[in-house]
Amino acid sequence: MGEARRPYRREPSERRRDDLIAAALAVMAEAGPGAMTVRTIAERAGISAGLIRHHFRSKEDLIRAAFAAMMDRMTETTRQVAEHHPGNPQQAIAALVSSSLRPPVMEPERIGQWAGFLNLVRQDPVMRDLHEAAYLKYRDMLQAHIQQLPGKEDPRLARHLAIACNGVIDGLWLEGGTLPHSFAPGEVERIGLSAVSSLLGIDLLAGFERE
Amino acid sequence: MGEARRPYRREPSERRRDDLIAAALAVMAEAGPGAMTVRTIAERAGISAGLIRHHFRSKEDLIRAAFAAMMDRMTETTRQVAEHHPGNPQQAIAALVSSSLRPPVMEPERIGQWAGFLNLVRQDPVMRDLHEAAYLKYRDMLQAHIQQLPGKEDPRLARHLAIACNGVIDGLWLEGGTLPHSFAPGEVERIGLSAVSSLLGIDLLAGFERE
DNA sequence: GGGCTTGTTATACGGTTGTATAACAACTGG
DNA sequence: CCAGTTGTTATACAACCGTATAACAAGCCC
Repeated sequence: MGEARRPYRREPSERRRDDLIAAALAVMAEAGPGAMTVRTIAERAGISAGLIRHHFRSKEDLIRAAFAAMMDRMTETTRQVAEHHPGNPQQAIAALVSSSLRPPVMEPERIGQWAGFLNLVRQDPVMRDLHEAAYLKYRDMLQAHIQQLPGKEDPRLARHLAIACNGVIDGLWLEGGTLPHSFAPGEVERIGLSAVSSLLGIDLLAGFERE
Repeated sequence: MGEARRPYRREPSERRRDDLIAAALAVMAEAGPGAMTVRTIAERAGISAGLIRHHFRSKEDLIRAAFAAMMDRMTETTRQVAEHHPGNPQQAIAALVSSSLRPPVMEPERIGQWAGFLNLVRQDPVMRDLHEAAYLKYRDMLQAHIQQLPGKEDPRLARHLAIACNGVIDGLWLEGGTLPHSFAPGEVERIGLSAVSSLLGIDLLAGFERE
């Protein structure tokens, strides 16, 4: 009985790295940081466990790359959403709030993924820098849109408002994603639009039903 | 060379349980969920590792008890803060916002502690129920105070406002605690008071400097 | 003060972890 | 079609995990 070795295909390193990053993010989202072992991630990526350390210097290295990819994707998505409304800061902000408080952004798996990395951020300086840079980038985009609103040109005022808006978006995202069945469908999104409207003194709910 | 066994004192079970819960919370806050091993927690509590399973049925049981203790403490603290302003909903809300956005509530260790448990909440139904109950209790307290404000008596309106206020408080707590050096001292607290003022149409910053 | 209860320490055990290494085979270039 | 490179699998290893168990001793009761 010859014990057959598993057949395989050779792939370029970049492809394997991408697959491993995707697998790591999926495992984090579905099963949390406790399941982030090299064997589980490798199985998810469809390769053997030892291969991870052929494409990444260590497990920690893979996790950092996965975290960076997640943060990149989030800010890029946000940028694209707001980009659809050039020269219209009000609609850009409304689109940004709505996309943040709807699936697939506001979902239990996303919260789990984000929370799972948050622990590691606290103890790894590299990840802390990645996290801070992504947060500030997001907030700066928000502030830039707010500054385009009439009467909100003062950067200090716009900064405060951006922090507050970012806070309410994050907080609602967290509540809605953690306790999905405590809210009616679309309720969190409506509350978010209403709250940001109050903060900025505008009306983001005007064309809401039509979207 | 007789290998001396470590001397010890016998303690009532309740005392040992409390010590172990305190040790577990400290380890979670300082080193994250990755450090939550029976050996680390026991060492932190000053006892041998095996003793944990003499006072708790399993490690999971201890973690659940620690989580419940943390949530209880948080809601109890909040309740006491607001209680100092009976019949004055505006000041009660202001005190609640301020205490949430200041040390020792808004601190990196608290965020880490909370985020560490959040992962476990997603996969343990018992912890999920504890979490949901605590969240709703907190939000109901907030809603009760809001409903006492003039013009905010409608429960549906007050509910929406409570969700939004809770969101902005949570979001700012998260931002301020995660990136403490991105904000000036007291800045997050001021922004929080200002934001909740906008949401509720009142002025919580009136007597701020005097406090 | 001498047994007795039981809280406590210490050790053992199977399983899992990240990492290191050796054997193998898929593709490349000629 | 064959040698060489190297991506890949498989296995080994020390450390650590949660749990189980045995030996011990601190404090209580009579």
